[in-house]
Amino acid sequence: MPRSKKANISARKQPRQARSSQLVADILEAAVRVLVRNGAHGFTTARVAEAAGVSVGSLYQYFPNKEAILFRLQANEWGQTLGELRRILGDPATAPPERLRVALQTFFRSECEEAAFRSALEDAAPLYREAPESRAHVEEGRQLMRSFMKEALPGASAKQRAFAADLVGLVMSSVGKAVSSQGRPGAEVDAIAAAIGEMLGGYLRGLTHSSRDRANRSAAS
Amino acid sequence: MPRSKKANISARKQPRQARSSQLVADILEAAVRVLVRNGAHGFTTARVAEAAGVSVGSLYQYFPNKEAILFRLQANEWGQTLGELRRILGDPATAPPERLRVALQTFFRSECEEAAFRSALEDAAPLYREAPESRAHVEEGRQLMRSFMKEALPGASAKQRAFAADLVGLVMSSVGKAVSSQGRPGAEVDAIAAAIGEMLGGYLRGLTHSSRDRANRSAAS
DNA sequence: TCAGAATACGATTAAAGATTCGCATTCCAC
DNA sequence: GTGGAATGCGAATCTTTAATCGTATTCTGA
Repeated sequence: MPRSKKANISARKQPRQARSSQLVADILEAAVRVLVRNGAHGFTTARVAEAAGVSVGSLYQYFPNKEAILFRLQANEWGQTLGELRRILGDPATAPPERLRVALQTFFRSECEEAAFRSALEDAAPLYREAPESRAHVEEGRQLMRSFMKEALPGASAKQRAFAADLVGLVMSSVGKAVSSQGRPGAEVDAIAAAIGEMLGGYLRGLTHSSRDRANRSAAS
Repeated sequence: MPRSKKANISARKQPRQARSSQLVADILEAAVRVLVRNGAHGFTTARVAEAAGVSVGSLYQYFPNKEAILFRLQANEWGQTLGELRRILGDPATAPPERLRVALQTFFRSECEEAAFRSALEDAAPLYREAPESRAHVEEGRQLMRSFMKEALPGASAKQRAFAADLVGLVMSSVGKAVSSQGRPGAEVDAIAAAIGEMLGGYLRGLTHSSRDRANRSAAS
């Protein structure tokens, strides 16, 4: 790493002409292939450029550094996932426990389908994880889960809801990562998702009951 | 990496004299410090040697390559953890659900206490994870959990037990990693461990009941 | 005390890889 | 068409780092 001064992960010129937008798209596609084939360790700018049929110089026109490419891949992935989860968890036509079940199944399936890519991206996480933009993604997910809890645990205190949201988020994401890193076959992943769903559902049900009991007790006294 | 031919991760000369054993010990201690201070990325043989007050050449007398040092750290850590878990999960004087609860609390606490070290070691995992010796550790843990399930789910089929064991192991290890990577404070970790314990306990209880029901039903017919 | 084994050293080698920079080419607004 | 902007190029630069090897030092058993 010569002459490096910690350039911002996202700042650099935007493509204006059609050919350059295409070039950026080519780079991102190639980056996925390189990551899958060569792993996080073998992910080099030279290889990405070559796989994209582009020169390194061109690559650096639109990405300030290697991390920026990885961050971009991760951001795209996360945007997609977050969108799906938002749709599922926010659907008022479905009962909250069912929403959670569907969200888990969808999430685990998508983690598993692109297992090689996801787990390589995860291996590379130390390179982009510290960027504030990346931390913001975590916060987005947390907010989503917290607002879901308002519907799933209407009787609970804000503190309880926050803890439950963090806990469910923690379990989802960490088990999801583990699933992708093991690249398990489809049927088993559904079984895992179902079991985790049962666990989380049971846990939330327990919270609902205990807060209802507490409410009843205080109403009676 | 010049002239490298994928040397075995553990093979190299053993220390015979006192000074060389001390040297190896110094290197391992220093390696922990370097890993914590500089992270997986800044973990270089030169830095480790310097922190240990030793020359690189000496380091390479006892470790075939950088990975071997990391593997050794991970192996030591895992040996310790596995020992504790074996003791807790195998204690016949305690009811299985209680054993699981204690195991979780102990495991999560230890993950959290050395959070910086554990999570840096985890970041470096891509470097040593592929070694067969490392894969063997996973298998050890799996075996432990399976034999625990013989006591926790006596009525269940072997297949059910195997799935339950893998699932519980998956949740424990993945959530454990997440906990260490977030470096949460003590009290919250206990709350998380308790909640996960509740979930897993509830899940296992569900399995017990359904297999008991099934046994009852088939006895009645 | 002495020979040979073990240990320690660290400058040196060999690469690999990130990023730059000057120049060539293409595009677009006028 | 033309001038400047945008784009594209890739050899060259500059670091970092893993790993070695010839030499110096220390130990140990006889």
